[in-house]
Amino acid sequence: MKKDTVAIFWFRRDLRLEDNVGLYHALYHAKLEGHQVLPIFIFDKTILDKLEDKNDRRVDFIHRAILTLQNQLTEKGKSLHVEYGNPLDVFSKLLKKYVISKVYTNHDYEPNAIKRDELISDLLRENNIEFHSYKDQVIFEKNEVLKDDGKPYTIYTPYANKWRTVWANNIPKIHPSIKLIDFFMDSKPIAIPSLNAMGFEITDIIVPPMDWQEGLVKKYTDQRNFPAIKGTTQLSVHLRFGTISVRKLALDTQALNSTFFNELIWRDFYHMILWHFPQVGNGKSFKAQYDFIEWRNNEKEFDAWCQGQTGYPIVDAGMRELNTTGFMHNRVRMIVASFLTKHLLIDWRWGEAYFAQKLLDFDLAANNGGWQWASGSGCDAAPYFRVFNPRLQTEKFDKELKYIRKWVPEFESLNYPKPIVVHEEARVRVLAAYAKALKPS
DNA sequence: GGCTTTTTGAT
DNA sequence: TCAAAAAGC
Repeated sequence: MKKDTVAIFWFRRDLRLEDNVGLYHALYHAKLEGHQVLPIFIFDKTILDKLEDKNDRRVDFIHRAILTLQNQLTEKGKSLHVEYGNPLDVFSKLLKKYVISKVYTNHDYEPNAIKRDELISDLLRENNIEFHSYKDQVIFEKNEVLKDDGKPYTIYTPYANKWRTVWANNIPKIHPSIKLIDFFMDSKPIAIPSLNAMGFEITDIIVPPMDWQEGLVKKYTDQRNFPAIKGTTQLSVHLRFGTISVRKLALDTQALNSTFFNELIWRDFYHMILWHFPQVGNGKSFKAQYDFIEWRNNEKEFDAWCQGQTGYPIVDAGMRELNTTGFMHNRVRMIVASFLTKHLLIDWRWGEAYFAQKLLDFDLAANNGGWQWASGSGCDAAPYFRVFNPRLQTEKFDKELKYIRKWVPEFESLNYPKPIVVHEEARVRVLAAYAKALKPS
């Protein structure tokens, strides 16, 4: 039987048809070259096998996003080809089934993803197939925003200033990939493996809406710090999996609120940092000196933190929100991170790993950046002597105790644990430990 | 963004 | 004189 000639578009963290750069190029070239695009998604066994909790909300989210894509495609007589396995094996199999003209995808900046893409690229090169990858998940990447001396920025504010200059001269365009939907391969619907078939369970996720409210963005500066109110957009998970386009979001919100726009720049900043300094994603402090800190790493205290049983209501509320929903308000993320590293003197990597396991919107670059910021070890980090005071944070950001009452209803009763540490003592202890590690040697 | 000290400026 | 804002660690 004669094999079909196809170009492949490989979906990864860009699970949408609209304004998808790599997809646009795949379809556009298919149109020019007179063949069709086979869209694929791979449930990567090498990643999934490492997830211990079979109620993983991310896998469920991805599965739902894949089903949505499939519905959009089948309405047009097309279909997404979904595989469950090791990407290298999947491509070997596709090479047998099709004559592949080219493979298109979008960049993924995480160290493991870079290694994976190199393996795939090698396999394709052996078969004389071009592998094209595009910038899609960030606005400016890699070397697009550099200091005048050609080096990457490591401090946010000057980076953001330069970023805005680059933006002003390069306002991004929207790629109308969805308009080229005809150039997908014609296909009857192809079955998608069920979650159960891959060893996972359907979870209780509540997927936040993808359409943001203009009023919410306009009030973002004043409302974003109060965890009891819906003052943030909750778009992080959609940016993480690419179910919305960050370019479109930036273009649509740039005139509405500069604080919100800055958060998108922070996102580019941390992705840029991970690209230039991949060791931060590999367990290294950005500031090497911080790896001399003698952490206490008390496992019982770590467990109390994880379970939301520290006796500090704002900390416990945050951890319980995380455990219950897979989400935590960003103000509270900073508070619990400061508490773990400073009050309990537990290695920030433990907290980073716990967030990685629990957060629906988990993103390696942003999560690592946030944890290193809180612990003080990161680029443009909080100064190490800044120890968030949970009481003052509560007074400022949850004065009426609404957020605390929601997640820790028993906090005023006798059943609520006594504080795991005394704030003042913990503060003195951590300042001494940091000073010892950071003293000039 | 914390905490302490210093400066400012309104009475 | 005192409290709020700013500065510096």
